[in-house]
Amino acid sequence: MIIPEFYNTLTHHIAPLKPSRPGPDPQDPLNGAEITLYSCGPTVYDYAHIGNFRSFLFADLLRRYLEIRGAVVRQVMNMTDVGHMTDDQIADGAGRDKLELAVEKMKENKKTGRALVENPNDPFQVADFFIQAFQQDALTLRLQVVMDHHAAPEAEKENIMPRPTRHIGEFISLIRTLISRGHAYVGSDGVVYFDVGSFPDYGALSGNSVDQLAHGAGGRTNEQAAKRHPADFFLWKPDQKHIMRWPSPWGDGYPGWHVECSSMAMSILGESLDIHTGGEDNIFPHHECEIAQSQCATGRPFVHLWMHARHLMVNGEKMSKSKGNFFTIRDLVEKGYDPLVVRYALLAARYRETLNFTLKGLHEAAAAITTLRDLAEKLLLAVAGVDEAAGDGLPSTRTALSQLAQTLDPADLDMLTEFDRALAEDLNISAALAAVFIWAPPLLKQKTIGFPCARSALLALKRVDHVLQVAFPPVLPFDPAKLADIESLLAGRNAARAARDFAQSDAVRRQLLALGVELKDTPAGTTWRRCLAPAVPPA
RNA sequence: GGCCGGAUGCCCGAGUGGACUAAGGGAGCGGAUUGCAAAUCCGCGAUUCGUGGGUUCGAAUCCCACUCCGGCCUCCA
Repeated sequence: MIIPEFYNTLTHHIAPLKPSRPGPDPQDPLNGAEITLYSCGPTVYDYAHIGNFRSFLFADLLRRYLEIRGAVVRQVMNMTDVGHMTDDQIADGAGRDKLELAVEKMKENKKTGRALVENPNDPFQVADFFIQAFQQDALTLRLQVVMDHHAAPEAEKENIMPRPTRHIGEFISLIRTLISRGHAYVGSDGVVYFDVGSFPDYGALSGNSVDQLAHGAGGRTNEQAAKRHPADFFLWKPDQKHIMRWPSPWGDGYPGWHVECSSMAMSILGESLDIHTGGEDNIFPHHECEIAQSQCATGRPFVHLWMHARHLMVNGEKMSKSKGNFFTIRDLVEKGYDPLVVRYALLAARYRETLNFTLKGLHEAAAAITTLRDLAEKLLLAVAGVDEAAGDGLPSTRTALSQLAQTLDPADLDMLTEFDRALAEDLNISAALAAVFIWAPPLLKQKTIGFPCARSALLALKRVDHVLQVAFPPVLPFDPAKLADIESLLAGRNAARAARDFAQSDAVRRQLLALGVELKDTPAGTTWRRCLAPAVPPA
């Protein structure tokens, strides 16, 4: 078996993944391994945008790939409900809090009659609102960790998607430990700072050195009397007036924004994690500081493999609200794109390349997904004709490929082998998809497909789709409210066709297309299905 | 200023020394089929990989220089 290799931001090298709890087979340690994975999640003072979701989907791709290789992945994704500073010119947490700004916005909304929460003065309600919105979006994109959280019993939820505001006590004890071990101190301003000088490896992840950080031309550190070193960052800031504050040995205040991930990751997953993911902007300072805090507190390596997704651009430019190229998932759904089209578009480019997101790209994604859905539909039909239970009786999609070799037709096994191999090369999704799109057309072209073949191909496609999550179910549900309109338009079109009034027939087709319905005329009659993308492609 | 990535056909995007006559997707074009339709099927498309040098029997792939683009350097996925 090929052992997957991934690029480690910390070492700057691609290296084989070595699970800390491998499976029983030394040749295939991933099969049966337990892997701990911590993914930096969203801050919840606004709707998450497609850039956020690219990074979360990259983690989802990684996780789902490890799963089809037979690993059990324990993934945690935090929901940052403590605000962070917006004007953080210096590393001490000055400036206005993002949640505070969100609260302001909510109040504005209330004035204009668009109240989103009951009490817009309550930062907890505001955070709750955006957490709900994030989870709704994430579920439509089929992020496994959020699906797990959704399905989990109440007592387990906090171990899947923890919220910092519910772990303040743990943060305080972590900070205490750091102070007692000489890695943190209370400055003359009463703020608790981490002492970067006490951790020689500070800067290893980002390629900085403590010295450079102090003198970097673009660096935003500056000398402050209260701190020992300009790069020292705060762990606890006492602030009697802050919008969110908790009691602590250093006075009422709030925790530093790096503490939450260190603390929650270690308390839920253990002191040493297999993998930690995030967006590239997290490398410095966030993950650098996490390493410092965690390793100074435990004396053990914090994370074996650091993986970071590159940012995405929109229409060749950095995404920003002022440029009007800022998209949320709900924006795109509003335009008529299926969320799974968005999933595919954000997933289909390699995570270490900058992705240029365009609406044209969404249409390309829709076309690609349609091929897979057509195949899924055909295979399910072929199997259902022989044995109703066959679709459910397949081996799990999480079965290592070596255990499926006997079950599969050679062409299907070849495709899956190539799919696995490509993803094993630092998640080369493009090459993996190429294998799928070489494999699928011959199956689609076969006029009929026998049961054993269909069953094997179905198993193969389901395994691929365990990772991709775009092909099943092949027919998407449709807004029932529109159903009557569609039926009557369809009847009218059939009448026009019977009368050979093709101009009228085509006019109705265009009407249906505008409603998000595409038609297929077959000898057996006309069938229709929901479109995955709006009818008119962008210019 | 420091550090890090990138430039492949009309677009997106694999390929990191010989099986590259450069994967795959999208758009386009020609044909079959059809209702001079949609869907589907068949076929076509980079003598070339940002520019200029070099190494090599051999370079998209290695080295040097240059041009351009992007990211980070304490808000950020």
